[in-house]
Amino acid sequence: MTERPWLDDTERLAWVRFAAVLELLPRALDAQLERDEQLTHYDYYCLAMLSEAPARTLRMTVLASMTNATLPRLSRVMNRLEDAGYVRREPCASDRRATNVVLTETGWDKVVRAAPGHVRTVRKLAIDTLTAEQVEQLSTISARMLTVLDPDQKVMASVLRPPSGPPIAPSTINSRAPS
Amino acid sequence: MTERPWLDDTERLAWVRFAAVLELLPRALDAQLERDEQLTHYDYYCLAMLSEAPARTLRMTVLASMTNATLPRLSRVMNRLEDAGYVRREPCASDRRATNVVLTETGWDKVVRAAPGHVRTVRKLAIDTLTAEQVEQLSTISARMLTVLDPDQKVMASVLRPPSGPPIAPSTINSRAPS
DNA sequence: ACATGATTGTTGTATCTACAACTATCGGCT
DNA sequence: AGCCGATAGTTGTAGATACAACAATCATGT
Repeated sequence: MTERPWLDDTERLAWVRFAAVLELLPRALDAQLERDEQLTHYDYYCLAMLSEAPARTLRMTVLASMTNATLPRLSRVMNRLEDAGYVRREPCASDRRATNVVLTETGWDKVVRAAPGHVRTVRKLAIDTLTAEQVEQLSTISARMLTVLDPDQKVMASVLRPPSGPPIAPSTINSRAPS
Repeated sequence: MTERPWLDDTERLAWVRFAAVLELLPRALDAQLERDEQLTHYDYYCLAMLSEAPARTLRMTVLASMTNATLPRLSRVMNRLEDAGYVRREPCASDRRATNVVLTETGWDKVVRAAPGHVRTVRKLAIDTLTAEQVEQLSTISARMLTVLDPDQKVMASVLRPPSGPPIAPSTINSRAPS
């Protein structure tokens, strides 16, 4: 197995640019949400996932998978969001080890209010800088990387959800406007 | 100005995938470097930049720009790297406000030792999951996003450096193997 | 020369995350 | 029934980053 050790000029340029995006984009997303809504991007993402889930409820483990985070991290984030009144923990009847997290009405309102500004930011910093063709390319490229980063395809579970009925959430990752 | 508020299905899918990469890839890069070399990815990136700089020396402000970080962050990182013996701070003669950071011999050796494993990881998680064409696309897409994320194009300064002579560094972002 | 605003870098403080250790529950097996 | 490895979630502890406040120096204009 001959393995190319270094990056050629093309690869090097691509990586330097991409590494810069990796550094700057998450910070920019956090900055907007913390400034305007006192939420981290991760907080928002959790609330958005809950807002789209059946009964606005998800198990801790499932939510952790969907958001690509560890359980300890999610646990502390939920502590904060629970203190803020955005979510509520409920013991799971069928499995007493498990905990269900439910989005409260206050939490729903929060997501509804935060979504437009966040989507504007996502558009400004990412989507709208690209042509339609480049958006497709980014989608494909990300999917390729996820085959290694996320071998179990846990992320896709949240996308390939059956097109179930309401509630339709006004999250970033929802394509349909709340009417 | 009519502004599209939400993301359509294509955009939504692209964003969910890309957001997952944004979450997972930096963590994976950190994990490898911390496990094998007791360095964060940001530590490594700083050392790599220094290893390629003339006289292996850079001013704090310049290094902060090149690494897309704030000065406070860089300051603390340099404290750590200085304690570890990888860099040395020197007052700048021409501007007494400024501080030059110099890569020590120990630091150089560290980068040389860490580079192969890191490059392997970058290849495994990113570059080698893509076709040559997709690498080009990622490069272009990242450049587009950087027009907004980094309007002053500070990052490019580190790439468009004149093809000066040695020292050639074994950093991730260098295409030529150290011979 | 001097005053003033800008630039360079460090540090106090609060927050967030990771890793590991721990508790509680589940599920299969004998 | 009882044991035991695996799973769900929380928390102790340490480390890293952001923001703001600060000290020191520069550079410009009068």
